[in-house]
Amino acid sequence: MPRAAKHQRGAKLRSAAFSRIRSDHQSELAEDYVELIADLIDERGEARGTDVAMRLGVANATVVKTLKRLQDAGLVTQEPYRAIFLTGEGWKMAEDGRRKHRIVEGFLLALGVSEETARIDSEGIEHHVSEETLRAMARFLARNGR
Amino acid sequence: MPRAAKHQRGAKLRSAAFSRIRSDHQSELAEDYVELIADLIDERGEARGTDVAMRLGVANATVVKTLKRLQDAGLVTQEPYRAIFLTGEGWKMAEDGRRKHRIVEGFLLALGVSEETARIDSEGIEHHVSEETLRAMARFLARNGR
DNA sequence: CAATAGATTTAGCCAATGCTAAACTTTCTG
DNA sequence: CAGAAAGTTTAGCATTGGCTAAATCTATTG
Repeated sequence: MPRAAKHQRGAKLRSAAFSRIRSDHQSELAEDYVELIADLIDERGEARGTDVAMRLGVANATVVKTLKRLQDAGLVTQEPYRAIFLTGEGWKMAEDGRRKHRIVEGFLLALGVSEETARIDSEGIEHHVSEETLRAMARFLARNGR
Repeated sequence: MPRAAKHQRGAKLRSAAFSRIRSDHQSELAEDYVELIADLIDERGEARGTDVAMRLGVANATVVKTLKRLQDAGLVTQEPYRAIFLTGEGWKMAEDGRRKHRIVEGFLLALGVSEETARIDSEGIEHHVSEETLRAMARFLARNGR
């Protein structure tokens, strides 16, 4: 038996937490898209592919391809050459993302970081906070927040 | 001109923050790998591919392929069929990740979340906190921490 | 109402990250 | 020390998410 087998104790216990990080990348992207689409609809009445591409900083063709997947996933609907709409499920996901975003951003501000940093960091963090942590942040916000 | 062109104001201002999220995925993976390898070396004297695969919850072949990229990036060294080592740069990245990890995990605990949640959430959050937010967390920890 | 500009889609490419199955090394053990 | 078990690598495939260039559609406007 090879050498590594002599220390095999308790290794798979931690794999759950790690693999979560990895496979969640796809749903993060989906959340970013639907959140942005929801914002665009609210801000300007409709979401166009070009606007999504510009705000995400990717090429138009990339948006088209990703929207096709989101459509298959039942999050958005779109007719060729027309604006993008969210399904019920899409709106739910967008609202959930916005809620997390609001809590995390407000929390960071209450912690004392700059607005710029709060905005940027909350974009990254929002996809990785559990409900328990969100509750803790909301609690903190209720006491120290503004 | 198509209809969408009538509201083009100020769209690209926000793209920087968004694109950061997207392209950072690769370095996140690299950080996870080197951090885990550092932990394995410290815990058991050496890091073997199988251990990395198990803890990350991926197949052996995936680890081999990723390690090849990390080797090209100058973060690890490895002879075929032998254990994995970190380069100086690899150690630096690992140490930096561990430092962030410690701060974030300790901070979450001080915020009042469970150990389990603090462990899991900090894995996800550590890649998305700026130095400014880390300082704010450390400050909080110094006052309320344990 | 035809031309054109801008938006959108298609086609085809690439790299990263995952997998399984098969081949090959290393190490332990009888 | 030969065989078997475990670890490691190779080969080949799929998906995701990115790009550019070319083709196509829509809508404005002269």
